[in-house]
Amino acid sequence: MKLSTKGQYGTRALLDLALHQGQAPILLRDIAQRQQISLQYLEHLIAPLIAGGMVRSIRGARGGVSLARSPDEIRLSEAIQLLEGSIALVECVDNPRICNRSELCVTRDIWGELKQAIDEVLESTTLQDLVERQKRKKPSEVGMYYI
Amino acid sequence: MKLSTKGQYGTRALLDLALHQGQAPILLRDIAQRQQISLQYLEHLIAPLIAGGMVRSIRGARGGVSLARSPDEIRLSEAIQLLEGSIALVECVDNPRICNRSELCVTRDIWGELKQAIDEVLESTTLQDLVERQKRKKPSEVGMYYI
DNA sequence: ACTATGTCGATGATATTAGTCGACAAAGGA
DNA sequence: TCCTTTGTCGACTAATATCATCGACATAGT
Repeated sequence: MKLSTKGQYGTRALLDLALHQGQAPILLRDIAQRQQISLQYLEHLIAPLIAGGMVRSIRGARGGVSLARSPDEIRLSEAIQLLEGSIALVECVDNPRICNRSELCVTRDIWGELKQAIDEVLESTTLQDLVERQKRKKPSEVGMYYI
Repeated sequence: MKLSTKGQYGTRALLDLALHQGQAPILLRDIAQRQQISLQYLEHLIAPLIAGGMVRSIRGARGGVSLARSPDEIRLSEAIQLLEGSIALVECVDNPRICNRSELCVTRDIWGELKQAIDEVLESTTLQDLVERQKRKKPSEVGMYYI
C-alpha cells in the first residue's frame, strides 16, 4: 500500500514548477537537478501530466515546461490521478463487476470510505497551498537550488 | 497505490471469523471455501494475525482458529497493520531519515495528512461494525455459505 | 547546419505479489 | 500405539509492477 515514486517525484516536480514559475519555460534538466531525479526518468513522470493538460511543454532550444494553469487551480487529486491512476486502494471500489461479492461485501464499503477520506485531503490541497507551506517553512530557500 | 490481496483477503477472513464465532474453533478450510481463497494462501494471511495476537489457533483434530478478542475490540487499523505493515503511503512519513529532504519537504507533510486520514477511518472501524453492517445488508445470509 | 531541448518506445534489473508445495508438528480418537 | 485431522512453516516459482536507463527521433532557435 505504497505510493510509487511516480506519484512522489511527480508531485515534487509539480511543486518545483510552481515555485519556479516565471516568464521563461523551465528546463526539465533543472527540475531533475533540484529534485534529484534523473532527467530520463523525469521525462516519463512529466509525460502523463502533459497528456492530461496540466503541464505545457515547448520543444527545441529555449524550450522547457510550465504549468498550464495557475497553481491555485491545480488540485493534488487531479495530479495524483494523472500520475498514479485511480486513487482507490482496491480495484472493486471503482469496478464492482470485477468481483461477484461486491454487492454484499462490507469490506468493500470500508475501502470506499478510505478512498473518500484520501480524496478529501487531495481534493482540498492545491499546488498553491504547497507553495505557501514551503514559504512558511523556509522562506529563504524557496526558489533556490538544494545544496 | 493499491492494497494487496493480503490486506483484502485478510480482512475478509477476519470478518468471516467474526461472523462465524461460536463454541468450536473455525476451520481454515471453511474460511477458505466461504471466502474463495485457497487454503494454502489463507494460511499465510492468518499467520501474521496469529503472531500479532489477534487470532488464536488450536492445532490437531478438532482444531481451528478463532478471534482472540471480541470483535468490538478489534480495530481495522490494527488488522491492516499486521497484514500489510505500516499504513503510511510513503516511507519517509514513518522514517524521516531515509530522505535528506524530509525536514523541508512539504509534499511529505501531505503524505502525513493522508496517513492520518486513512488512519482515522481504520481506527474508528471495528470488526463488530462490519458484522453489523453485514447484518443490515443481508440479514438472511449472514453466517451462511456463499452459494 | 548545428545546437538545445522535449518525446517516445524498447529494454533490463530488481522487487513485490500471489500464490503452490511438501515436510513437519500437535492433538484427538480407534 | 498408530492413524487422521488439523495448523505451521520455509522453500520455491510465476507473474507482474516498479524503477529506471538508453538510443533514436522531433522540433525549435541561432
